[in-house]
Amino acid sequence: MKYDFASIEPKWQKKWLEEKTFTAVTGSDKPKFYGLVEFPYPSGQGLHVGHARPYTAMDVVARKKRMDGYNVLFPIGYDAFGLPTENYAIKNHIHPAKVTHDNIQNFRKQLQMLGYSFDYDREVNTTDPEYYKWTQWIFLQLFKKGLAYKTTMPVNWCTSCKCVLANEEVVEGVCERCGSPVIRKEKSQWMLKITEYAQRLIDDLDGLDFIERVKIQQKNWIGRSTGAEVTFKATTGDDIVVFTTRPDTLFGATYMVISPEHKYVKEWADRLTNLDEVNAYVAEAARKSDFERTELAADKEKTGVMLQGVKAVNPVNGREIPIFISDYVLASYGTGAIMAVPAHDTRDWAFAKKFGCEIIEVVAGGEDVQKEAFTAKDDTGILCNSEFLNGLTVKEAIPVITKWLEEKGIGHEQVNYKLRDWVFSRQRYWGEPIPMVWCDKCGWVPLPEEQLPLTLPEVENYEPTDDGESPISKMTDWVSTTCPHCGAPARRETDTMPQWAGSSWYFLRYMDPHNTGALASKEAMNYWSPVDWYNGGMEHTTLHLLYSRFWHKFLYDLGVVPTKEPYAKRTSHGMILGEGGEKMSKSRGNVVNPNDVIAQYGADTMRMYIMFIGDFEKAAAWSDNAVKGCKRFLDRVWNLSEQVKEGPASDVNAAALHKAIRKVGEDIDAMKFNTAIATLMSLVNDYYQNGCTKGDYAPLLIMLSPFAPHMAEELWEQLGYARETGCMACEQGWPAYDESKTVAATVNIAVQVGGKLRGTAEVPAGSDNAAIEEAAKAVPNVQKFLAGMEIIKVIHVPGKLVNFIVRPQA
RNA sequence: GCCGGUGUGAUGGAAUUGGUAGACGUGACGGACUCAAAAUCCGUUGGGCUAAUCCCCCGUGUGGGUUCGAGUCCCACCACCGGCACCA
Repeated sequence: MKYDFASIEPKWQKKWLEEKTFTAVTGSDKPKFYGLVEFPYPSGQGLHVGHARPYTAMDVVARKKRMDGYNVLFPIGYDAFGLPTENYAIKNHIHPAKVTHDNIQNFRKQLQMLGYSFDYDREVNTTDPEYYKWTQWIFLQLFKKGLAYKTTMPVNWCTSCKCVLANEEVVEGVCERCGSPVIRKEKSQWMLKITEYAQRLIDDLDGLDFIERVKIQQKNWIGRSTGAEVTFKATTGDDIVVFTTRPDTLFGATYMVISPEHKYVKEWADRLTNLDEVNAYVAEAARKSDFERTELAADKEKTGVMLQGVKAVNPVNGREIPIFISDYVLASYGTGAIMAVPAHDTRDWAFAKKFGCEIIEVVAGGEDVQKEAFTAKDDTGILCNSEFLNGLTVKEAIPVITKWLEEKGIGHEQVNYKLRDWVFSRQRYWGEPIPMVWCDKCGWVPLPEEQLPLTLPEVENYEPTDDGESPISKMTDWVSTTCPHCGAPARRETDTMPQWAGSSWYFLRYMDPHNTGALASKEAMNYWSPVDWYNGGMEHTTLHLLYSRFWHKFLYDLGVVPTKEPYAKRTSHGMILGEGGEKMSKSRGNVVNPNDVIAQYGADTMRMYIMFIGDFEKAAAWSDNAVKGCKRFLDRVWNLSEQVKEGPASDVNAAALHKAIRKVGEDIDAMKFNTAIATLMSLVNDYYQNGCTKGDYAPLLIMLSPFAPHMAEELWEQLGYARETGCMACEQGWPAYDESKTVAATVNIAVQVGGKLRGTAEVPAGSDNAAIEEAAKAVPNVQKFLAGMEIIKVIHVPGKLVNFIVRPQA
């Protein structure tokens, strides 16, 4: 009979759904395993092969875990708020909820066509009011704890999306999503104090089984640096606090720079004799987009203006030094003011050269500081021109000066982070409404929890507005309300939450998705937490992954969730590229649609290929020919079933089979799917070579089942084996392997003379060294190289190799 | 500039972590079956030398080193990819 995937696959998919084969039950005697994949954004284009790689991988792992005896939770859902749906809705005049609903239907169908063993009864949808009720609830808790606040500040504004972006969403000065320029705009925004958790987000990485590059990227993004804050007096009498990582160079501070946005620029206006020039520079800096700033940063042509009429006093030596404003000092980092040490900082050096500032060497050990800054922070630098610091290394000087500053009351050690608070408002329709009310008397008042969910109003027009207000702001009926606190007329917040809100806690909802009284029950969270294994894209490392760790820590502090960290283990997959190695895109015309592959070769071939394509962590290029290779392999497995002889496992295949059982099992656990499949291919080749009994074939089917579950189940049935459910593999468990059987009767020993391979010798397994040496010396080609030589040493690698070290006979 | 990663046949990629480099799959070539093609099956396939699938020599980005033995470890360099980037 022919391998008819087109009828086999729907048959088993139907059975799995009807029988609820893969439904997870909370609570069990078995150990639990929670495997998670990043839920898709249900776009109109449908599932992409880029989804198939991580989803298939986790499905293989989940199926294997069930075979290993785990109670498995493997859920799926839809992260459905967001701009593309809104834009599609605007263009086609369809309500985004309807668009979302239709797209989800399509996605679910596609996921089921690939045979994924998700528990579809636990689906979540971030746009469902029953879901976002809890997203809003978490926001209210953040507000109540002072971690959500509204403030006016310069924000990233995407000129095309007409919407505010988080720092994490700006890539090289342009919008991460649409590629349009991002400008800075002064706006009142809801912010979340992720910075409050910066240290814990770093520290708690240590206990986690995350791949190293994820940890490193998160640490770099948080950007902790230790230094000191030092207070300089200005001639106005004001204190100017600067942040520096090099307090040891304080004696070399010959000028000061404050950011154009610094409060003193305005406060000192009366005293500045070049106010016009200063104001012009401030205006110019404000006008620059982030993109322009980034561009300029490349060649670092420094600009700035000296504040005429005010000076600062260096606290260590009492010298008066000039103060400049320059946009190379950022208002948002440190204190927005720096002491400039041109001798030992390349940026200060470049600025000093351009503006003719004095360059004083205070760390000896480099080249002439008039020609280039000497920045070494290690022990190569020795302090000079620095009074009581002279002669110390940089490392030694830092604690000495820090202590001195503390004693004098003009400074202290300070830790700073690059991480900024999370800009949490979006001026768009299709997002969770922020459940806050503005009352002229009471200020911002949270909506009472019993009024949640605060649902989106029906609007006629979803177009974003040019004035930077959400389209919801036009819905006066919805906006007008009364203050929950004093009852006076009040207005609702009209901005919505960013897409990252719903995905920051969705893995909790999967644990108990239909709960109406809590985001999930304690019982369910205690049982399933934490996520045991989360696989997802590297692009989310400093976005979703960081945000959700933050929210989870906050919920932990509230006592809502039982663990400090949401995810015990994080892995990441490489991208699938188009044929030829270029990124898949509609414009290149190299997009592979999973539906087409399924139609032509079947879902099992698709799954097999996407796992065989290459190293899971690396990018891999699609190849139609290689897909055929996988189909060929499945055909060979299928055809082999017709030649299978009755009888128990054969001796002739025993070594190969038992090695395969070990290797495939280990490889799946380590996500080395490509070599797991290669091992299965080799085993099938052996079976064709040696003949195959039912006893040989059954474990092959079981091992194949995580990759090609439809075929494995079908053949199992056709061969007349017993089963109770739609998952014979779950019932059978992963085959037991017998170490003793992995050893073949004879082994080939590589024979080297002087480290060079000169032949192989076949010896019985377990031969002792003497027997191996004897057999090795009997190999004709080896004899040739031993002739006239004296053996001075013999190196044995058990079961592998023997190496004769020789020298010419005396 | 800083941080991280990767360089292996025509090609995607293996190599039990210092022990027979190139598993497995593509592609190519030769053969079988066929009127023929597709499909399938069998064989060959790193380079050089060679009558030879004998033997020998060379070969894992480049140059050194450690070792009986290096794709794997160390030092220096080159190329490409990813992240961050005026963060004081």
